[in-house]
Amino acid sequence: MNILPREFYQKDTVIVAKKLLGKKLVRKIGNQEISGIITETEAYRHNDDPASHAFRKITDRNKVMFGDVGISYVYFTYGMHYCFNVVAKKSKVPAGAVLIRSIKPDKGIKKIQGNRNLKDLKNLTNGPAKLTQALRITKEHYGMDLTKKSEIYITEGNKIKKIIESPRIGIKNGKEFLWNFKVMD
DNA sequence: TCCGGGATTGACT
DNA sequence: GTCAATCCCGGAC
Repeated sequence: MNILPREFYQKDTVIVAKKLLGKKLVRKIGNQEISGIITETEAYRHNDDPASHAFRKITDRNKVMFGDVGISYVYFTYGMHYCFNVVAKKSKVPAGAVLIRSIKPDKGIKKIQGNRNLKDLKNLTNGPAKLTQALRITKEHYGMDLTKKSEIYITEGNKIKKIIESPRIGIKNGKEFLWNFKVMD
């Protein structure tokens, strides 16, 4: 499968969030590959989006959101969880990223079950902090180039039938934007 | 400096 | 349905 090129991410964050559905997230640990098909995403933009980490200004945490597209943005939250994003925005916009909320296990399911200490396929990777645990993604993967074949990258994948648009999960402000995207089962 | 709360999860009632 | 876990960030002071 071909890795998605830099240009893929150089579009409006909302467009990229939709286009990432069905693509394949690959994690290489040593010489073993584990992967999942992206099934849910959310778009977080710049100063037009009060729910975005990049709403106010550039900081130490959010600085990659203001940099090159196709780069990973991993942040730590609730004292115990990591969430995984990809920087995406059109060239005129200063910041933006797509949160990967859910994947369907693809390759290395046994390894994923081990990482999660759980067997149940349904609950293995169906949440933003579940999939980072499943793929062993941590703050060490902050700022990685996802367009290169290294520890983490994203490739082409399946065609999507239909996209369901909803308000984003777990936010206070910006609920009016339908920027949560899911594939229909 | 300090302190409130978070793009969540899983265990328990 | 309710709630604790747990630590880092960022805005306020």
